[in-house]
Amino acid sequence: MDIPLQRAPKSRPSVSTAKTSPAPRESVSISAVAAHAGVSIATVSRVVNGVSNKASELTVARVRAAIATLGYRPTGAGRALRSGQSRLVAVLAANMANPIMPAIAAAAEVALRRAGFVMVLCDTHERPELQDEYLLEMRAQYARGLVLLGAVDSPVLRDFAHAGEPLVFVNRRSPVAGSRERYVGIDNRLAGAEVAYWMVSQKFLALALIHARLSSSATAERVQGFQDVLKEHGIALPKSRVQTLAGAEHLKIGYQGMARLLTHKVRPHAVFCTSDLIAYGAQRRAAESGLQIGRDMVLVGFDDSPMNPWVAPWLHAVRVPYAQYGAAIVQALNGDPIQNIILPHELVIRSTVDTPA
Amino acid sequence: MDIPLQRAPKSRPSVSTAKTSPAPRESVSISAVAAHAGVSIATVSRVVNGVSNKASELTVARVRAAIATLGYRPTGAGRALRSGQSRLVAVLAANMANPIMPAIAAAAEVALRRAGFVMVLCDTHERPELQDEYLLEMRAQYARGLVLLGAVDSPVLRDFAHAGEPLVFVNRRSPVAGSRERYVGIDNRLAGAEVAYWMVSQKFLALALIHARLSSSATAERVQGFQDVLKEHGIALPKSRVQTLAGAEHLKIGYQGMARLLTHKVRPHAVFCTSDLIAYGAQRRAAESGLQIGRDMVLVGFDDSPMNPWVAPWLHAVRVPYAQYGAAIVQALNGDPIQNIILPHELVIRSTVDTPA
DNA sequence: GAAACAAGGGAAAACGTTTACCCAAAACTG
DNA sequence: CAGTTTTGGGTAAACGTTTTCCCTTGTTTC
Repeated sequence: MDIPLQRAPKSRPSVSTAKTSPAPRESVSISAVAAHAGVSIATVSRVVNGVSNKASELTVARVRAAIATLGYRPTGAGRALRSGQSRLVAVLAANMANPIMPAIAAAAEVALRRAGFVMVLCDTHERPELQDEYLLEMRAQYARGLVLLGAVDSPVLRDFAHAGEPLVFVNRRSPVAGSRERYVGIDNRLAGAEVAYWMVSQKFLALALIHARLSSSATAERVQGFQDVLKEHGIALPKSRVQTLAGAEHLKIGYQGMARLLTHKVRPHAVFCTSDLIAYGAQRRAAESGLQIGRDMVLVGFDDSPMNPWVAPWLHAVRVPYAQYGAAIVQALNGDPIQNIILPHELVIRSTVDTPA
Repeated sequence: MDIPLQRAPKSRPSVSTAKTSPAPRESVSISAVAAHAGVSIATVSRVVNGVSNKASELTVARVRAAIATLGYRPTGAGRALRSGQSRLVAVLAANMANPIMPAIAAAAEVALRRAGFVMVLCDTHERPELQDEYLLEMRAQYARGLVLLGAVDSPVLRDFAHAGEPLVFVNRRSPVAGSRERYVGIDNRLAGAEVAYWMVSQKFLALALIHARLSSSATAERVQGFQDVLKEHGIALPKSRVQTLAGAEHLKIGYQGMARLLTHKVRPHAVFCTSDLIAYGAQRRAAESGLQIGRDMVLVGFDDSPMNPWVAPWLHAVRVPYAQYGAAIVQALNGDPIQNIILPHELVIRSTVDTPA
């Protein structure tokens, strides 16, 4: 077989080529390693996978040497096909335009990689059909886990939930009624309540709320907690001081919401925004009316993006520990199928004279 | 073979089980479809892949019906193994903390999906070892393309470049000397020059520059273009007005850079920052000294994040068309191995009456 | 009406793994 | 020392595709 093939089909990593070129390149398979080490492919596989009771020290050493020499790395496809599972973990983000999504994705990526997984990131744009498409595609890729960063209700999601696929819901609970799943997030209700408590304790004259779509459980719970506490304290929150905007992006919700709030006689003195982005938008509109946040009005956001101290030092916010989400997601994936991981949040009140690092 | 296996290995989607359970679930393979349609798996494969000259209308219809009924979708692993190529395209981002990375990633994801690919997102944290690890892993996954969003020099990258792996460099050119590769980006040199031209035309009294690491070709070219034009106009740019900070994140580079600029007698009136983040940091420091951007000083950033009008309306910036990057990346992947795609940028000057908060 | 050809479709190999099963030799047991 | 267990490791099947041959049936051509 020393006759050169007239047209090598794809790559010929056969051992015979090893002596011709010093750096073989051209993906090297397990059989090449086996030949190089003088053992069977089964042995190589066992060494690679650390099956300890089936190989002598010497053999292991020889195989390892061969692996290092040839630069072997097991092919994902072969493994996946055989074992019905890959190292891929799909992360389906609802909306990458919101900076918290990449923040969570980045944290997840690090943690997943540390746990030996590879993250696949998809953007569902909050659209059920796209979410379904991705769910199916990822199962076809033998994904080891499906992480939903803000799930929307969809047919395939229901199927998967009932079929016991390895779903992890992050930030937003499963929209599928009745099915309790893995969940990673904070106690949104409590956080909303804490914002209300703080506002009450500060004795602001008029309170207001600008929130995103209530179909997201996270938003709904924040709003609920906030309103419950106000009711509890006998503080009225009239409809005119609760603003939202269906189907818009958060920045616009905030901008429009503040615009409407400012049309009324009594200007609110403290506004709870259910996301930082909403707060940014609200601030913009307030500034356009000559109002200064921190002096004329207080804004409380949600998420507390790491960039807040730099671009929005005037913004108080509930800090969500997104950096910890990564580890939690891995834990949820590996752990019990029904498992809630509730991480601690923190209400960050910035002194208005406060300056960043 | 009607005897039930004592322990079904993983899943038995054999046709015989179809009559027992109405909804088979348990991933359905090509052979199930073939059985259901009464054809061979070869025919199913041909229908799925649109090999038109090998199937009659009738057969195609029957197969399609079977596919729809069973909810079949070809498994990635099988395909990859057989064809040596997967639908995966890896995107290796240097640093997800910079919001432009997720912005590009999001655009890439949409375009890749439209082209039939699946994006895998990795974060190299600007570390060569991590980049190498990902490169190797992704090749082991038969990735169809490797998109480097800010590459760093590394041994495996050199290997891949010389071996002709399908690399696409985005924003930052290949750090491997001598090897011309696929590149997607803007004309950074020209953009830097345009900033200089504008500043000259505005007759600002003193100019300054705060830049990131010059090891990034993007930054180096921006700086080069800027300085060349100033030199051309006989305008001095002393060392004290060129600031940087090795190994720091952009926000801090900006903050520190501005701090140093303000220690000198002559306060600069226009500062070019090679990224928006740097500008944010610079603004922060300026604000701490009571300076107001737009009134006391002009800042020009780079990237022009979509959030700028909301959180940094005081910032002029070179707008990079990140939304167009997705399509360009796909084009680069499918196109010629040596191909530069230079997209148009735009210097966005915001009217200064748009006062900041 | 035979020969050539086109169209439709099946059988089987191959891709790179993992693992159940088998087997030889060496190490223990009584 | 015969029998049993342990140790080390090889053989081959299976995973789900795609694709190369091959074969069967019409259909055309002289």
